[in-house]
Amino acid sequence: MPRVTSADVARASGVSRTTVSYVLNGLGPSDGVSVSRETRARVQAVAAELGYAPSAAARTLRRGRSDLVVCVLPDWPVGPTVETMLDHLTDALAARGLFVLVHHHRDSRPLAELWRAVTPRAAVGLAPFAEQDVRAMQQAGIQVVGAGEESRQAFDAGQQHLGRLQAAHLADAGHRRLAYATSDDARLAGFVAQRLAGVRAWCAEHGLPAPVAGPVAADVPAAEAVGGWRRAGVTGVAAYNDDVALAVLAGAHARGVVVPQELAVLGVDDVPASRLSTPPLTTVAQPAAAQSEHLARVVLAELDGVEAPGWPDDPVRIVARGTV
Amino acid sequence: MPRVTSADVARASGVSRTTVSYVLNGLGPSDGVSVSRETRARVQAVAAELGYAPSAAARTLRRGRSDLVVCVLPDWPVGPTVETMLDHLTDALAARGLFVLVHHHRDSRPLAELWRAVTPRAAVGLAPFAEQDVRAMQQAGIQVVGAGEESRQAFDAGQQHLGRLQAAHLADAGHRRLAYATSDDARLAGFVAQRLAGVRAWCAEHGLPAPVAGPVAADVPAAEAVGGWRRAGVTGVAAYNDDVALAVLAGAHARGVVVPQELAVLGVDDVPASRLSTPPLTTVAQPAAAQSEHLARVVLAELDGVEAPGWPDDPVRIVARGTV
DNA sequence: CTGAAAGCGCTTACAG
DNA sequence: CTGAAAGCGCTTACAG
Repeated sequence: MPRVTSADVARASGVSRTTVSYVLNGLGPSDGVSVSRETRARVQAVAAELGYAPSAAARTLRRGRSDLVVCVLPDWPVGPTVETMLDHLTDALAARGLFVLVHHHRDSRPLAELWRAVTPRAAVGLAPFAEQDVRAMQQAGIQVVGAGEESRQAFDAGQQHLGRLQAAHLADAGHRRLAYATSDDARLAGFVAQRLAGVRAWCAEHGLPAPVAGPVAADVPAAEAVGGWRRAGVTGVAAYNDDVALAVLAGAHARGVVVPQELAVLGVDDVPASRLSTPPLTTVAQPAAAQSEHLARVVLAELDGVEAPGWPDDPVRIVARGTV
Repeated sequence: MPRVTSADVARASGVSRTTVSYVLNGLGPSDGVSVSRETRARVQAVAAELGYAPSAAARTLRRGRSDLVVCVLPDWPVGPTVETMLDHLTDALAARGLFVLVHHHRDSRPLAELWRAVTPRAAVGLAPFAEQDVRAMQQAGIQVVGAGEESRQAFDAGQQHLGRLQAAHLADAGHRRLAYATSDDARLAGFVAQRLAGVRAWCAEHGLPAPVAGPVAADVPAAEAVGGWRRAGVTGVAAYNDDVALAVLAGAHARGVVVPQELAVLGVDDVPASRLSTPPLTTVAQPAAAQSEHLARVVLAELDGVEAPGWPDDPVRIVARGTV
């Protein structure tokens, strides 16, 4: 079954390929094009009947640019916040005629080969790209979003802010000796480092002793870690995320440590399960809607060659429940 | 900055575009092509120096097919199992020179427009495609995977099997009056219906009374639902997934109902948090590795026009912990 | 061992 | 209002 082309549609409807192109792309008088109502209708009917689908490759080649935006995800467990951001970005860019496609990048294959298979208008990196990849993409005429030193710094600052907020909230509740419960997933190391740096910085700036940091597995009650912290005089634990916080909570229960009287615990993410624990988990909510709108604005601004908007003030907030 | 083309590389290295193409695509004697070692090296060096990136659009247009596989996800919360499957699929197809790109489909935009932006070799649907979309894709020469009545049935059977397994395990533990706790997320309705049908079928076939079904929110202890079930004489609850099961567990705690003596609870997924509850949650593990390998085999078989392998026997299993 | 040329399917100035 | 033609950048028979 040979492919149906615009020439087939032209032939079957008795017009030129020019006219077919005009009609199917909806060009009208405002574009200096006028095609009669009947012709328009006939071409559309014939195209539908033949099941004509234009060749994306030919259109892209001719236009010199595609309507694709590739979003490159790093090899870490993305979680619900990022999924929401992607959904939102998909909608926001669809309004501009752009399609979002997500690539789950695996180190098994160099990113460079992606451009051999697809010519996107832009590439959005949810984690920073390697410098040489950025150069290669730009060489290929691909707009790279989220790669500059500036984006990097904004990203790091956002992560650190999370840590600062946690430290401040624990200190407000009277805790001076803090622990930071990190994830034991190596792929998250970059995030962990920034958030922990935020906790450290806040403690240093406000005269608290440096926090004790240690990894906690999300699928085992963290009884050992809790024991260690208690012996070190820790009374408040900031966890990398809610999953880790819930493991700390389970560890405290296992040891008979009373939360929050003997140990305060603070998560990040506000996952559904954070409301189910006893006591329910106090956590930091990342407002996915606000963040994804911002991401969409940044991407559109870069595509338009306009200066990107600054990060909105203080988009995260504490959800106080029972553990701090 | 104009785009660097293969003609530029040819000129700068003193050969024809033919040779550039041969070298850059790694054609050798086995393809009836022989280019001297030096020429090869020179072309490669020049290409690298100029930052040459071939045009995916031109290559696709010329070849008549691309190296892209688009994976269309429905608009539901995919969860960790699907993410693992995608990662695995990405690796498996990469070994064949294929790139996997994921599209988070939103109803805001017809799927048909996707083919205007990208020409994939194949489209893989994680949820069934609409019939007209399937026809349109096939018209456009796109191989559609996971759309046939056969795939559909295999998919449904897999979901029903989950429900049957849950019912059988609860019955083995002596429970006769069962409840099914569904998710309150409307987007999951299709899955819920199949799994519940599995529970119902098993009960009917084994002489148990029909299960009581009701929605449970994942972010609130399901105290109400637990109360209702107790009054109805229910002693065993099969939950749609672990998130729902944990909400049921929290509801039981809130009411002072002892698990598993007074109420047994059984989840699906084996998420990390399922080991943290008291008692730890008994659940059904979906071996993501096995399932994703199977998905990859199905996709490759369809691309090769070979008959797809059958679903492996019984890939799911009960992880017995403390709640049944 | 290498090169000139055709052609993939589209869009879009340009000429009628 | 409509059509003939050029050209996007590649790959690949084909001729030397």
